[in-house]
Amino acid sequence: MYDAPVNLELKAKMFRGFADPTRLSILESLRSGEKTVNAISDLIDQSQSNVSNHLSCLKECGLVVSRREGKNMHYSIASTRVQRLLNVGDLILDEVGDRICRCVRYNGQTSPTDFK
Amino acid sequence: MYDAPVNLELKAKMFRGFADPTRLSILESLRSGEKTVNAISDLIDQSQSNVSNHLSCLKECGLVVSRREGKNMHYSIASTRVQRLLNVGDLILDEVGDRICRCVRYNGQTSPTDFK
DNA sequence: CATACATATCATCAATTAGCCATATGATGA
DNA sequence: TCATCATATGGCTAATTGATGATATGTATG
Repeated sequence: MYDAPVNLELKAKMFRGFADPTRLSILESLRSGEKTVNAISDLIDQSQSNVSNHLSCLKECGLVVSRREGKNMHYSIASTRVQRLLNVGDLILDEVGDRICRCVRYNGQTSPTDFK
Repeated sequence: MYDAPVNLELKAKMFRGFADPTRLSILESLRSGEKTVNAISDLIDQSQSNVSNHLSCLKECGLVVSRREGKNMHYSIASTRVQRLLNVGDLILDEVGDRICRCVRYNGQTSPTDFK
């Protein structure tokens, strides 16, 4: 059950949608329902152009979908499978969160005192 | 249910374990059971030091565990939740693999002809 | 048509990341 | 103790990635 290298690259690429704090913030913010670019921008405290850029990336990857309503573009999580991935991510974080916060790779050490 | 920023950084960090082709290859190779560094190195066609480096990272994050037996260190997937994440990843890839392969971010475009 | 608002795009740059290679360390057996 | 094998570590470098800010594009309204 060891996959061909090409599929591994695709799968790794898919996971990159979740592996950046900004893109993950966007996905997490959509768990509670569809939102516009400006709403997400305000919620996660990132610039409108940054949010738009990441949403474009997530849409290209099929992780989110969009629906235009007048000037506003409403984004939402593309499927229940993506929701499930986020859920399982929470379960793993419950198990290993205390270890990950000590890891100094990827944007340095994350403060353990704020871990739930 | 929008998480605090610190937890988002932790969760994103956790997903980085899956988001690099080499680390994902290592995790995928362990789905079928525990393996040594050299066995993984041969299987995924990466240098021993590279594999060792990535295994160290995955172990620090709690995604894999190790068991020494003489000279050999045997690595395995840390929990069934990690297995589940890989499974859900497969399901999402089934849905969106054709879109991800067209995405030119992250190591350029991945050939669509090899997509299952 | 002009203006306002929402969103998308692009060039640039700084920071981050992954792999290589050499080497160090640990375990085993003669 | 030494040779061999397995694994871990560190310095260095090239490639990659994410954010910014300016600007372009799309929609709505007067």
